[in-house]
Amino acid sequence: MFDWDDIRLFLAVSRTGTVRGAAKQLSLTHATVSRRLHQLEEKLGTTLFDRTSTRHILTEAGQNILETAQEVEAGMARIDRMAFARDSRLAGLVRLSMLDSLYLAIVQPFLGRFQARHPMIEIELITTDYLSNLAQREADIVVRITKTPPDSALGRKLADSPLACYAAEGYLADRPKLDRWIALTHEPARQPILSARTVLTANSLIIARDHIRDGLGIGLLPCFLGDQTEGVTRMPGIDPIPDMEIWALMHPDIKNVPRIRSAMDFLYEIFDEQRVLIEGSAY
Amino acid sequence: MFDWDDIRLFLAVSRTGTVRGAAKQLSLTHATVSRRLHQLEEKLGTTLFDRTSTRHILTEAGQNILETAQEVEAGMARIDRMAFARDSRLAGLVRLSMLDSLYLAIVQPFLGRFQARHPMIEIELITTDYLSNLAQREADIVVRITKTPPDSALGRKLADSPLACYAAEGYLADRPKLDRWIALTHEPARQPILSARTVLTANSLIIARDHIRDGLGIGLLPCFLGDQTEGVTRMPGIDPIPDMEIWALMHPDIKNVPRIRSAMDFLYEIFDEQRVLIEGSAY
DNA sequence: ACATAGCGGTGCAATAATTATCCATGTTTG
DNA sequence: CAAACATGGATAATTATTGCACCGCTATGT
Repeated sequence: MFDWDDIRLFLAVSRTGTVRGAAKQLSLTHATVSRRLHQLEEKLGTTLFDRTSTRHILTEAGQNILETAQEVEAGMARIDRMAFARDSRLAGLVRLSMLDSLYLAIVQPFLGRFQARHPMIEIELITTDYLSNLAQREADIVVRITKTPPDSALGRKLADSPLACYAAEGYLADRPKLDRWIALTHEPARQPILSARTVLTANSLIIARDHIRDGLGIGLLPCFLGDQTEGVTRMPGIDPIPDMEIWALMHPDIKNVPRIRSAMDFLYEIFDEQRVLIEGSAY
Repeated sequence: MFDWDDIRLFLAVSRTGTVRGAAKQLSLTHATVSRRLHQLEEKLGTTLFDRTSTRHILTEAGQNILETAQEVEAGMARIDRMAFARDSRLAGLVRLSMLDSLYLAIVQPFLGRFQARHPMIEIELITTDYLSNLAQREADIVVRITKTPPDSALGRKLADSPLACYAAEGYLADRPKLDRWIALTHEPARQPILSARTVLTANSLIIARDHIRDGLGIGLLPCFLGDQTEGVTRMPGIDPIPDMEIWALMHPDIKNVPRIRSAMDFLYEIFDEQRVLIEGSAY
């Protein structure tokens, strides 16, 4: 029988399409991935990928086993979660995935309170741009800004996150025509100012915020960010757009793990306390 | 994430109950199994087994993941079979599991014909006493003497295998009282001679046959074996017992593999040719 | 047309895993 | 009750695996 662990490499290559990409995902070198992939193919007696010059493409045999390999992966992830769920200590690591801007604005100022309450729990902040996979336990808790929380995950709505239109404080006096627009990649074409030309599209809220603050244009920002930023004001006459919601999500399998529950409770608490600020209703 | 291959060790230990037994199954040393098991437990953050002095017993955590681990194992076996199913050569290995006595009596005399027909196909005979697992591909084809073929497997009935009562040729003249009985472990208490005392119970047909031939007692044998044995005759006045059937079985996933199909066809053929002999209807 | 960046494969040195062996302990057996 | 057996763990020698550097190749952009 083949080495079961090689199925993980097979999946990584099938997803990334390249041996080097898979190696990066798995924290290995491409040499190792290449060798073990060949070894797997030899053991199975079948070639799993067509090696084109640019990328690895699944052969028919590879497509055949792909679905089963994914089921196996889900099973392995389940084993991981079930073992994790038995950890009853109020100690250890909690991996929290959320936007860095949201973390900085809402969570970070009160983190000391959490640390005082649970000194043995360590928080790891994950701010990758892609959505961390709860099933694979890439993160324990994901705070996501979304309209449609997935019902496979378990969690609670923390707050609304309306968008408002911001400009640098001196901007309006200098450029009454409002012709320069800073857009968010996440918010395609939600542009209340009719005639403005988009001069920048950023996928980072922080970058967009900084550009707006520096007077390079106007644009939408979540209230929790814009209202907290020095040198930036809301555009008068434009009401906030009720838009996204902020959800804290975790996998059902780990909901009873004490440290996860503590971290969740803490999130509920601090978002509740800062609701007025987040939802921008003070203005 | 833990090494997926370690789940295989976990399953082997949970089945055998000992690290050494698992190591034997997996063709490893007990040191390797022990070390990797500890490594898995450390990665999962849970202890999987209670180490008693005699055997490893699953902890609650171990029981929790056992079922999922078995699903994962089934998936891996499926991947193995699906890859195997793509081998379109009329060459390679066919692993055949059957009783050695049946093989010697029926298959072996005609094996030359198969080899002449398919010179590149190699037959491996597996005569373990436990039933080879088709799903795990411990054997490709299992010939089983049974009353109830499992419907999860695919195959065909090759023949009936009635039992008849045999004695050494001089036996009846010497010992008209028929008081010594040679029994088969597989056939508990199927004893047509009323007053005989069981003097030997053998799990090997060959052993039982040899004892009967050597005049140590009388007993039941499948006709294919007894009728072929020099120096042994059926007891007069006792009709053969229609009893078991001989089935050739394979896993549905590999039914279209050419060399498996060839081997199956060969089995059908030679059992058909020797039906009279196997079913003992010539007497 | 040329340079560049990214790709997968290969040889070699370093590292990690596996084996073989010994040991202590507890259990079964005569 | 002693002795033989089997178990899991620990340690040194061997073996296998990995990472690194380099290679030739292709696609792409200047």
